[in-house]
Amino acid sequence: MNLKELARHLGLSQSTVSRALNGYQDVSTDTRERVLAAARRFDYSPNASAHRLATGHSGVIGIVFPSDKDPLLDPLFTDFLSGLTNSAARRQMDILVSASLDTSEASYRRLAQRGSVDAVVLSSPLIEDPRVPLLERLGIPCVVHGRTKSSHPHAFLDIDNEGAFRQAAELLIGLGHRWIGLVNGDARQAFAVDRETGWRSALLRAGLEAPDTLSGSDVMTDEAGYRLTAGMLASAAPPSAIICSSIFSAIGACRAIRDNGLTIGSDISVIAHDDGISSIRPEAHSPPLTTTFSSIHRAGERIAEIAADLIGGKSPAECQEVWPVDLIFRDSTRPPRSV
Amino acid sequence: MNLKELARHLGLSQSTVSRALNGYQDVSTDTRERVLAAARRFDYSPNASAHRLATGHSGVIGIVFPSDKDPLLDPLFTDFLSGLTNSAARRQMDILVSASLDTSEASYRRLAQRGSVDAVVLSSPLIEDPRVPLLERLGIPCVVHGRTKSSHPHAFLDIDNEGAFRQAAELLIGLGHRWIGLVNGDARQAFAVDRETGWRSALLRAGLEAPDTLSGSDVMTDEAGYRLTAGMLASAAPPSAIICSSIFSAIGACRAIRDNGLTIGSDISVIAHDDGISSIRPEAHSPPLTTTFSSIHRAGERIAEIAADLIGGKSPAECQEVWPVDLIFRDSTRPPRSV
DNA sequence: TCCTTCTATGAAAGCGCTTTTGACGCCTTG
DNA sequence: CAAGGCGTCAAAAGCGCTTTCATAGAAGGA
Repeated sequence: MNLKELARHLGLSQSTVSRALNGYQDVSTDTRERVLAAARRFDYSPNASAHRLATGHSGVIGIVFPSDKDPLLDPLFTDFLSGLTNSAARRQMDILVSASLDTSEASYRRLAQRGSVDAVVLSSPLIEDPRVPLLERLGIPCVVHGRTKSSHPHAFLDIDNEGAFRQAAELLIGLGHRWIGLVNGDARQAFAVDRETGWRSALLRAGLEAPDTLSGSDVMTDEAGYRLTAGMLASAAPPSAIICSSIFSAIGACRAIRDNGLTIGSDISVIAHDDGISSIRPEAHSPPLTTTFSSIHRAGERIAEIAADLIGGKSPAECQEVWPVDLIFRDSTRPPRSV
Repeated sequence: MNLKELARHLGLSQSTVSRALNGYQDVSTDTRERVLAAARRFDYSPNASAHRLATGHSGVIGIVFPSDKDPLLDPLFTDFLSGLTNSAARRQMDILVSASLDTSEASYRRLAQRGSVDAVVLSSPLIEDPRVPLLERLGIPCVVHGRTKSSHPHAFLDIDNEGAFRQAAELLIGLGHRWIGLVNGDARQAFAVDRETGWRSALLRAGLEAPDTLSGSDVMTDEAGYRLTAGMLASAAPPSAIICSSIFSAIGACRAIRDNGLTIGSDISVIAHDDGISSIRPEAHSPPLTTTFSSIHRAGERIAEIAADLIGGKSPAECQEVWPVDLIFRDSTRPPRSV
């Protein structure tokens, strides 16, 4: 059953049926209802390919990643993706998850040329990310999860990383901590810079030192968290508190702390950033972890909306959001032993 | 840059250019090379929508799931999906992950009507799954991950669940166990039936009893694994060994065992089915778990290939595979205490 | 030399939809 | 009563590709 047949059945022209289905005004209420009833009866919905070709819109939001690291294996990413797809589905849009077999530039070029996506979302932006200007040249709207440090305006949804980590550090300082470590994510990524800035500014503002030995950067995995924390604990002046950039690093950090014969909370305080992924809950940890919290799932949902706005013609400069982050106090933060 | 412009640039007709690009034989080697060179130079690739409309193929494999449970949050599913997308990408196909907002029947109807997918993969099949005949009526090729018990032939890739669980039980029997519990998945699912059959047949063949009290079914989560195991341990005749249908149930089962003051291996043997997901490794467990192993990631990869075969016209009856399952002996299985 | 058979190419007809354009009847208005 | 406006629909021109069919010229056989 296609439009032509449906029109013939109704004794109407294709154009009238099409406009009736698409909610145009210049069709009488009477015929509109007849059309809608027939469409329902015959279980008609328009052919996706034809619709796309005619409108020039693919109805697809793309997300590209290097093929060497599959993000579907990363719970953070899948939680984000889950929000993205659900929200996109509500707007009749699909998500195209594409592994770039060659360079990511070539992948974007191909997507653009083929017209397979209306917009793309860009994850894990670098400080200066070449993908943003590339996509602009290619004419594909793009929304960044996070944000670059570039002056070039682009659509983004970011959380207040700097504020969150400043608050976390301030909480620890308020409890009496003077020597606070940071187990951060990959230093090339924009968010990691912001978090370090927040941490450092709280310490300096309180007249404390923020030496590089107290700040480590690496991927946000259990192993890296363990390694960085173990390194700090083994140093001449181990920290009395540690702030971790992810729940995974925090798990590693906690392991390192325990392996050093120390107790989390009473010996060493721990704060972790929690993206709210469903598989790991910081309140179920023992002891329950104090966290800076922002749901990455909800970010995914919102980013699909922003992408839709962008496709609808909204300018990137109007599509910039920074979400506040909650600081949730639990049992892993206490005053330092010495106080 | 589209086909028309490219053809104009070359002083050729669209049809010739199209045929050159698509590798038809009736175009001279000379022009073919000119065309390919120009396409490369102008970074041309055909518009996806137009191509789809013209060929009638969408180049998309669909996978539908109920919107109430988001499978993207399930590591088993994402690992499968990861294999599926990678393998599909190699064949220039995309995966459409679609949440069915209403009934799954309506979703499939819509996909069919819109022509948005060339084939679908069907996960978690029930014993008699209505989706299989539905898709057949709709004319959408479909490949099942697992298989139904229906006599109706359909394309599938399954693992030898029955054999795997029989072997697992036989291993335990060989070690001297006489009272072996089964912590199974949802009893409505086809694979759970096969696993129970395997477990039961090994016991009966060895002249042992296989009462219902030793076999529990539920979702394959940590919590359910804990509950079922705790129930068995609290019974008048607790098992000396337990076989779990997933690594998640096994984690719960181990917790229950420890909470009962028992030691895994020496007090109670444990075997788990391991789908090889990247986030949880049974060999890193303490003690390392004996497993029946089959990579769900590789199943995903293979299923994309089968879907491609189906689209290419292969008959469903020719597309049926049952993979053997490895039994990997580790430290969680030992002879029972009493022996 | 003429007729047939290939070979390489072009013209054109779709694929199923959207959207522009224009026609027709009816109602208003001066 | 003629001119214009409005509401309702049909016709037709794309969107960018594939594919069938036709055609020109080259090659081959008699």
